[in-house]
Amino acid sequence: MSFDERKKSRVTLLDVARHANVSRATASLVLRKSPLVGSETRSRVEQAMRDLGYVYNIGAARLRVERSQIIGAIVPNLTNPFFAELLSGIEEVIGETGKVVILANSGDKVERQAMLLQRMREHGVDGVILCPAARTPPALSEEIADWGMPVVQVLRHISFDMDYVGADYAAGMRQAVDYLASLGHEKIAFAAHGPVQSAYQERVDGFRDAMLSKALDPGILIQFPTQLGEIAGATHLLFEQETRPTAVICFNHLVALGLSAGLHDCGLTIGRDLSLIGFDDVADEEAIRPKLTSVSTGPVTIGEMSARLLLERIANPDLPPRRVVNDTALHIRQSCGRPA
Amino acid sequence: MSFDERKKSRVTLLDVARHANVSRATASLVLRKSPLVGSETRSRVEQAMRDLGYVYNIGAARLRVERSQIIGAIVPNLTNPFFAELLSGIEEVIGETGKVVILANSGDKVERQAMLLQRMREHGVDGVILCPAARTPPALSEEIADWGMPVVQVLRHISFDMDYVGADYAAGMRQAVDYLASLGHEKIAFAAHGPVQSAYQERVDGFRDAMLSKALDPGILIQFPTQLGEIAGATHLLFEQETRPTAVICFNHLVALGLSAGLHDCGLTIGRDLSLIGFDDVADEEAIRPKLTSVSTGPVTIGEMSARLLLERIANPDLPPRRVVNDTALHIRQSCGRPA
DNA sequence: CTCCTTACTTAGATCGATCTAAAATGTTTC
DNA sequence: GAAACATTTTAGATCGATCTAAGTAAGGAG
Repeated sequence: MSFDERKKSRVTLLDVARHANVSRATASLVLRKSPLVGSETRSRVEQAMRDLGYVYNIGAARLRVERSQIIGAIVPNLTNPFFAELLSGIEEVIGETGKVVILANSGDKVERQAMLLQRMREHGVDGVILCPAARTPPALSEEIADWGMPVVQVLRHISFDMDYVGADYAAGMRQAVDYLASLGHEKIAFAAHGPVQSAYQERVDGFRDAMLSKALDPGILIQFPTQLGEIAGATHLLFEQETRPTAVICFNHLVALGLSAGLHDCGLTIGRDLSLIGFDDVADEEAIRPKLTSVSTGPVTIGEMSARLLLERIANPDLPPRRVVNDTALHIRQSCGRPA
Repeated sequence: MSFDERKKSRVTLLDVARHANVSRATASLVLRKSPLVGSETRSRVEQAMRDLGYVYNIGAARLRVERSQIIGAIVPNLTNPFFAELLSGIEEVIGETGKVVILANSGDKVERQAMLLQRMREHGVDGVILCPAARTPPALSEEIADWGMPVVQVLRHISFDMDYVGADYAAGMRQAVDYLASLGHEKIAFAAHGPVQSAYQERVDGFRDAMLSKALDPGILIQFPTQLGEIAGATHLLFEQETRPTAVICFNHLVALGLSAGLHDCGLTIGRDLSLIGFDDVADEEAIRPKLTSVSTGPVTIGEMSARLLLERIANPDLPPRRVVNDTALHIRQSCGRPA
């Protein structure tokens, strides 16, 4: 029994079966907790597994069964804490089901994203949670449909033929604009940044619509640099507009962090000289002073919801495509006041 | 040829071979870019792959070859941007080699970490980059050695029988203490946080040694709450010590962010009323004002180095264990001044 | 014309699990 | 005691690649 075993190669189910004096098939049934095996046999096999230090080989199993227990997640930028929180939600929910998450960073590059999707197909992932890179052609959704690969779009969308989970950015903008308007602001700027994609567009459109519905001019739209480190230095852009804004709504938490620092550098007091509203409400915004009034989109929750949606999609591929939009909430803190 | 194919099942290498009028073996050689196949045959097979939309099945291949092309990464806390940057470095290097990263969050729990390691073994990962959870028993390293699984410890270590990549925390502490001492500070506090683990210990010890070598009292060691949101509110702890510090060195960027906010809330001016030094120099520290003087440990670089070390270890399992320690650098900005 | 290279090509075993269909065993019924 | 039935167990095919060892064809040397 213990002669030629444990040479150095992996312990296989056949080894376990032999050690327990049953067939490979029976050992396999024990593994899968089938009610078919007798309790005496079951415990004998389980003991054998423990004795030999057996490790289940998912890869081998997957060859027969059409389930790899692997989920892919593709995000445009890993170092952005917003996506880190998103991933944390995804990993949490996927991990609970015993599956595993393959992580990949597209760097917001369409070709790189294509390569990553290909790589994930080769690994036989059961599905992918994708935050599509900017400028992803909508045709990608048809390609993915052809592949028969379950995919949930998260935060951004390229087509509503695929599931989508995001936040109600337009509603968030309305909350921000309404609040500033209620304080008496009329000259409100939108501080944008990053490449154009659906979430960008929805925020910009949401801002414009909200402004128009208050009969305000939505014309002050300023593009800030992509890198956090450069945003503060570009703060002066705010004061080079035709009409000087009394309040600023930020595209996301990076812009909020950057402008908060930049305004301080200009010797301005946030909330008195200029009102500032953040977006996304990521944890590290908590460290800004004065405390930042901010629209929260709940990245962790969105991650969790996208994971759940993907699991449902995998279980039931014929469901019609769904669209889940998380509510936003305005957290009023200290960065806004009446216009000077 | 195109009769019974594409039923709905996956296109296999055998399909490709038939379509190109060669054997499965030849098709496999083409796949692996073997120089053995004639160029005419090669292009015929490649054309067939394109025609049929063939997707390589790594899972099947791995059954024969002992390589899954999957690397595991286990970190204690995904939402901490420090670990997000680390992961970004890991993913970058691993991704370049065509491999893929499985991500997992131990939540700093030893049992959860054990479960994740087990899951990764079942997935047949080629190796794991592990930031060990606090209180991980050193015996884990023997267990891992028994498994024959290549593992690199990152940031924290439980045993030097396994490879380790980290930063020279003690040197970083020395840089911080020396700098503050050169400004005339004598009452320097260390603001700690989080559970005790090797990196914690090295920082605390480094602080103590650096203080002693300057003939200063290293006794002011304060433990702050784990959650970023609660640190600011605990700032008062700084002023409840027997001797009131004139400068504070932070355990990591979270403490720095929290105290920076908390000191502001107390009406104190950083750099004038109290000097503050951060640790880790994560990107979001850039948004703090006054700009934070900080010791950088370079998480992205550490991630990259750990990935490279793991790849080398996989290629050559018999190498003696190595220890790679990244240099730290003190970035002098605006958060320190002479003691009041 | 045979033998030896060189350059390709391939049949069939193999990796470690699952699944199907059938066999073995034990129990009850008539 | 045979038939019918329920309960366990199993042999052998299978998933999709790789690998070994052997085969074929063409060209060159003798």
